[in-house]
Amino acid sequence: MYADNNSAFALIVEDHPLVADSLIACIRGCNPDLALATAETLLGATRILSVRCAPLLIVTDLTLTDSNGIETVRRLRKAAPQSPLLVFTALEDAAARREALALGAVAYLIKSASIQSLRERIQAIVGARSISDQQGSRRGGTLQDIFTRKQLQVLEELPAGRSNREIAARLSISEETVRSHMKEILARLGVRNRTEGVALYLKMIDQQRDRS
Amino acid sequence: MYADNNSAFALIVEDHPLVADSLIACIRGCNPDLALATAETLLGATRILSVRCAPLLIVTDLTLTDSNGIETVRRLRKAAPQSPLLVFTALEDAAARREALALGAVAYLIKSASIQSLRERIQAIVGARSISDQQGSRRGGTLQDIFTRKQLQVLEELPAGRSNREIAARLSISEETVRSHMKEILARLGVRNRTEGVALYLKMIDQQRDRS
DNA sequence: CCGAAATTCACCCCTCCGGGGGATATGGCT
DNA sequence: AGCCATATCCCCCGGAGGGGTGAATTTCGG
Repeated sequence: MYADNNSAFALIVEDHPLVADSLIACIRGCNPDLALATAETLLGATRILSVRCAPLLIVTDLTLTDSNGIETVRRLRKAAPQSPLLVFTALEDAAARREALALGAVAYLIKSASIQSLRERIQAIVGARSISDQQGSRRGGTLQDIFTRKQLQVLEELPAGRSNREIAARLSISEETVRSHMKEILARLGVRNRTEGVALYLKMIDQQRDRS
Repeated sequence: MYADNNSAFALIVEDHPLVADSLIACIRGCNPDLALATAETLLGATRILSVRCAPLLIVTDLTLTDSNGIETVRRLRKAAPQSPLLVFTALEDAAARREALALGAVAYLIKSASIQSLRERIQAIVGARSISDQQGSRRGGTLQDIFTRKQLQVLEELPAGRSNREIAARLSISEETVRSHMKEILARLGVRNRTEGVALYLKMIDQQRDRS
């Protein structure tokens, strides 16, 4: 079978690009085969969680543009109760640490701490849970819930391999507009490019069909 | 879907319905038992060619919505090297004729020419090759038949949205090599880019799974 | 053993994609 | 009246993708 977009992956929630990159490198180092999804906002993270199955691991910052502190933990835990949540933040806060762990976070690490300790924590989680033990949590918003009308129209053009320009022509809108929609689509799917996007899209169509 | 992916048939690639009908009538007149497939676009044609066995005959226009001139010939020849290709176009163009024949087309006929000459050409091909002598050209079906081992390995990486560079790293080969494989894969699938490629690939996996 | 296919890699060229900024207008919800 | 999502469009830019071509090596069937 091919690498399954809706199976094993880790989620990084971090609005600082540099830190996010470090986390990506760190996780890749522990498990090169693991797919990664990133979100800069809590909103983006919950969108991803609403579409894909529960990640093997979530690493999150506490301070985001749209959420702050323990609230971030609470909402991520609610969106993905089964996923190990690792808090990775800049400031040490005894109260926040206590509450995060109370909410079920597996660890509360400070950014200034050693990379080694971070790597160990990640390894403990990603190494332990193999790709095989995936089930549960077909948490599924339907396509219609996740995307707007125009986004769905754009999505339908993807399997035909159409370029942004061709899609623009068929929908009678500007190519730039298609690009805008495409950015949002890729973000909501939590994927990096349209190839991964169309694969996930087709899979979601299948699941939606099977359920009905 | 088609009743039989592996029976003898002729392929008509023509976006003008009237002309297509004439061609259908013409081929039926030469060989009533021959199945016919039609495509309005090069894309449609290559899709058919990727799924079914090599046609006994391909008749194509040069100007299509998604391909034009000698490029049409090049891509059809690439998609079905074993099939006699008959170019049937509106405009006489010495250069195009020369190039088409150089690429292996069996004939270059003008639409304004006599129906008789067209009929003769088709008869010469369809009449000569009986339905029984089908071999060579086993592009009928399974992924394992169509692609080589390495190509299949590369294909498996596609749904994860991996870049050529990432695929190269995972397969321990050069990025340039992945590009080579990818070119051949796209050609054999008869698609224009990896987005369309992965969509068709996933569909073929589904069909193959359903059959078993 | 010979030839064809497969596998590997390289170079050029150009388009497209994707991420980063924006801006503007509309319409719904509070 | 504010606010936010949606939809539309614009610019810049680096990198990835894809076509063309060529060539060396290995593998394998006839």
